[in-house]
Order: sequence, then C-alpha cells, then structure tokens
Amino acid sequence: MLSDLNPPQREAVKYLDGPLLVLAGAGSGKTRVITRKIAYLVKECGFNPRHIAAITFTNKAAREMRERVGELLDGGQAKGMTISTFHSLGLSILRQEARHLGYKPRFSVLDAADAQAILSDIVKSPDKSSLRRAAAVISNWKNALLDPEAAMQQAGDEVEVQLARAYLSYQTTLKAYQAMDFDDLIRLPLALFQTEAEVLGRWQGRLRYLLVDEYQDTNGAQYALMKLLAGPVGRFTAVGDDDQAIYGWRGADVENLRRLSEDYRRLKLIPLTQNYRSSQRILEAANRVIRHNSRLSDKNLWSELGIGEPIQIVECKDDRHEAETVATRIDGHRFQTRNRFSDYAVLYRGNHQARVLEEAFRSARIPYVLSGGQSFFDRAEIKDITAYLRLIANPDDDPAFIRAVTTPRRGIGPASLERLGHYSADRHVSLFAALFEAGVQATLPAKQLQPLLEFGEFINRLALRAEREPAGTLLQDLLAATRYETWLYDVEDDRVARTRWENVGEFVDWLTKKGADEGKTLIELSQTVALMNLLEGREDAEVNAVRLSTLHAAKGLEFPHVFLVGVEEETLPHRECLDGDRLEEERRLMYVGITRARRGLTLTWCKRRKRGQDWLPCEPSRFLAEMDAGEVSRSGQPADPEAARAAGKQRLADLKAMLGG
DNA sequence: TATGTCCTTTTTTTT
DNA sequence: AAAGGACATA
Repeated sequence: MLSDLNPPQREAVKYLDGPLLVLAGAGSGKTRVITRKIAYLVKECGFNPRHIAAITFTNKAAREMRERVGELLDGGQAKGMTISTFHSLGLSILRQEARHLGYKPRFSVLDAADAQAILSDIVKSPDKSSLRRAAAVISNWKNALLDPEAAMQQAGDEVEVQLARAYLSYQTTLKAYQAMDFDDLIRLPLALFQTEAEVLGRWQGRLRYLLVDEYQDTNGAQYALMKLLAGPVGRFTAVGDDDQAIYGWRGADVENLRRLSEDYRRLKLIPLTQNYRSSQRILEAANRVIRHNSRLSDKNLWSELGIGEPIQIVECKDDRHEAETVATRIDGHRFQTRNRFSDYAVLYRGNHQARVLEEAFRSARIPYVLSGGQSFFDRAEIKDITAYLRLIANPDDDPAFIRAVTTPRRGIGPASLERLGHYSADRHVSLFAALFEAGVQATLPAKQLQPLLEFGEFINRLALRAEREPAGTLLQDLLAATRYETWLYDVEDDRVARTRWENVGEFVDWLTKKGADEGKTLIELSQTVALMNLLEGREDAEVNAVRLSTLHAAKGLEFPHVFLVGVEEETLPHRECLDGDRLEEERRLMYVGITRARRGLTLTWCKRRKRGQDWLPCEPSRFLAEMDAGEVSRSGQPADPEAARAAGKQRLADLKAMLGG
C-alpha cells in the first residue's frame, strides 16, 4: 500500500508515536500523504473511520479528499468519517451542542455580507472602508478569543473603545437573531470545550485522530480548537507549508507553525521537498523568488522532471492587450500541441481582472470557467430563496424576515418595517413574532397590516410542512405562491431574469436532489446551505475549458500551462501590501502562482492599466526581477499596438479556418 | 407610503 | 456588473 511513496512520505504516513508536522512544499504530494495515512489508520491500525477527522481548507477540498479516501477503503467506510473544513466541523458541533451556549439548534449562519449589513446598522456613520476595517478588527478580536468585555479593557484609544462597543452591540444583535457569523463557528465550539469538560471529553472520544491540511492557514482560534480536540498528547498530523501562507489578511497566522513545536515538545518534523509537478526551471524560479522572504527553513524544491521549457515574460501595452495576448497564445499553443483547453489556467491577483479576460476569451471563442469570485450562493436570487429557508427554520432571524417579506414586493416598505421594528424592539421579540401580537394592529394601518399577516400565515404553513414533507414539493410551492418568476421578469430585463430564474432552478434542483439522496427535510438542508459554494454542489464534470482563477482560489491546483497576468507593482504585489509582512505574503502569492505550473509558465505585465475612468501607468513587478536569472525568454510587443491587435486577430482567424476546414 | 428608475461609484484575496 | 442613493411616480 505504501510502496509507491518516497521515503519521507512513507515515514509521514506510518508515524504515529506522537504529534507530527509535515512541511510539505508545493507539489510534494501532501494530499497523497493525508489520504494514504487515513487509509493506513483504518486498514493497518484498526481505527474505526468514525474516529478519524480530516480538516481541509475548503469544502471542495473536503469533497475531493472524501472521494480519494473512498477509493482506498472498502465500500462505504469513508462515509462515517469526518472530513470537513474547520467551519463545517464547528457548525456540526454547534448544531448538536447549541443549548449549552444559549442558542437554539436551528440558529442561522450569516455570510460575510449579512454580517456586515448588521454591523453597518450599528456603526454610526460608516463610509465603506471604515466599515470594512471595523469588521476586520472585530473579526481579529474574535479570532484572538477576546470577548467584547476583554476587547474593551485592552482598548488603547477612543477609536478602539468605540469599536469594542460596536463589537458588544454586534454580538448582542446576533444572539437576538439566533444567528452566528463565520468566526463564531470556530470561537463558540472552542469556548464550549473550554468550559464544559464533559462536552469536550465526548468529542475527544469521538475524534481520536486529527489530520489537518493547509495548517499554515489556520488562525489562533482554529489552532486552539485543534489542540483541544487532539488532546495533550497531540493525536494529529498537521500538513502545511509556510511558503504558501496566503490568508494572513483573514486572521491566519503562520506563527502557528512555530507554536506547534513550542506547544508539543515531542513534535516530529518531516519535510517533503521532492516536487512531482513542475520542471526544474519552474521550481528554480519559485525558489529564487521565495528566497527573498524570511522563512522557517531554507527548503529548496527539486524535481526529476527535467529542465523544461523556458519561462516567458511578456510585456503588454495595456490590460486589454494582455488579455488578447493570452487568449491568442493559448489558442495557438493548443492548436500546435493538440492540448485541451483545460490544460491552461490564467491566474490573477484580483477578481476584477477576470473581466477583460472574459471579454477576450469570449471574442476568441475560447471556452473558460471562472473560479474564485462571486460564489453561486452570493447571488441575489439565491439569497432571496435562502432568506425564506432561514426564516422557516429560525423565526428569530430578522434579516431573513426583512429580505423575505420584501422580496417579491408585497406592499411592505421601509415605513411599515420601521414601525414593526419599533414595536418588536419594545416588546423584545423578533419581527416575525411581533406580527402575531395583538398590539401591532394598533401600530399599522390595515393596508400594510393585511399583507404582513398573510405573509406570517404563509411562513407558518410552510414551516409546519417543512418538518416532514420532502424539500422538492415545498420549494415548488414556495416559488409558485410568491410568484417569484413573474416578479423577476417584472423587475429585470428579460435576459437577466432568465439567467436568474435558471439559477433558482438549479438551486432548487440541487436542494431537491440532496434532500432525496440524504433523506433530509428542507429544514435540515437549510442548516448547511450557509457554508456551501458553487464548487461543492456540482461542476467539475471534466469540462474542457481554460481556467480563470484568482491566485488564492488556485491554491492546491495544478495545470500543464499557467499564465500569470498583471505581474506589476501595485497589482502583484497589491498596492495595499507594499511593505513588511504583507509584502512577504504577496511574494508567497507569487510563489503559489508559479508553482501551479507543470511545464509552461508565462508571466505578463502591462505598461498601463485601466482603472475606472483613467489609465494608470504600470511598472513590472519587483518579483520578476527577483525571479530572473537570465533563463527566461522575454518578449515585448510590436511598436504599433493596433497592428499587433490586427495581426493577432488574423492569426486567430487563420487558426479557426484551419480548425474548421 | 411603496416602488421603480436613473444616476453614481467601485476593485484584494474568502470560510 | 452591480450595488447603493436620490428622485419621480403611483
């Protein structure tokens, strides 16, 4: 079973004498190590799959890991295993233990947008960026396990005192709504384990061996949670790479790697430096760039895959030209090599950069898929439907009530909601509960009261049915009764309405299928929706298309040919991150981008870039200079950009003709 | 009082 | 593109 692993990989799989940290460089087969180790624990060591927990960074990674483990084990054994993200694990702990924390088991989970909307009601006169800063500060407090009182005590200046007040008010509001944000999904299980030894003991008994992937991207709270679950002896394998830590802005702390060896004196360290993905030239480029960071160790990646093709650096006139260049090169290269579109990826720093690329790919008729960016579940029409689901499961969820009661329009507007809000605040009940109190009738004129009451009855009927009936019919009834489709076409252009309605259909189908497959009611389904995204439910069905992705979303993936675009100062590194730790994180981002490539790597940069109305002049990224040791092939553009564009188009047309004929 | 329309501005990365 | 704000209209 372990014969196709290299010696350090094999050692990592077999080591069970204590806590283990595998320092796994990019492409060194870490997923392989984790999945094999799980299989090894079950098949060779007699572990019950129920007692193993593997923690991944995304739901998608969790799904893939479950699949791979399933292939290694006998039928169905992977089913009982806990393979999930920290957040999903926290969520399932909380669903079971909610009562210990004064929450109902059907609490709502808010995404970042919902949470920020609540915060913006609390913070008084916020411009957008100060709101974001406030959200970040509060999130950092939460991840550092400070409650509002503690935050208040350590507040240094007036601004921090204000923020600590906002934090307190924010938490109180969440509790009133029976809602949690993402940070709570980690923080609250941890708080629970710290105070209730019995509960902790129960979960320690349930999860007896932990495997944590992408360990370098854990935050303080996640690490603390992991330590508690793994117990004092440290029954865990953590796998990580300090050079790929790219989530510092989200509270992740690379220091957790160092802390691990301080907290566990017996910690065993196994480095994996043989790379099975990329040519030597690509690895050398990556090594040269990352050398400029201060690092835990000077590990150098190496491979036996040959020197490989030269890395290309292409200078472009502007971002549109860059996009067209990439499209043209991909099309040409694919034609010459008979590759598939899915052998190529275009990676960039920020989502907005995808826009020009999409245009270029559309006009060149190159199929593409976007990853990263707006999740399926962030779309307005999906949030509309989930607002209904949230409200059905949790009548205390005021934000869900507001969204559902006003979508589609039913004659209830801001004035009515404000009156209802005052009434409910006075009586300390939720908006939904307030509807059914006799007193509201005095507050509201009949014209507004009637649709409100009808809405209340409607939700009540659905909630009653939701306990038993299959999700499918209920959802159909919900859509029919609200006449959601009609409203969409009323409010939007036909084209837009059509795609939105298709999205709704897809979501409903997905829920219906999931409900039928897993025997879950709509209520149960609604409890997990908050943490999902597009990539989980479907897709990935081997589409032959070029991948457009942010660097962050590309972590863990690999492609035969990678185009890294916008390699400019102020873009990569991003202009908000030009010094200190943040610059190092940008460099790691560059490193992650480079190491996605197996054989071909092309980096492009623009002399100018459109930003809003006007043009910004750009300079090549410092990372290009850091990477360059003369082994790259550089090309600029012909003097006349219009001629170049025409030539490109012509070339494209020629290729099309050859392909077609 | 509710709602739709026509402006504006915006862009770091995401569980 | 899309979200938020000011204004007009029913």
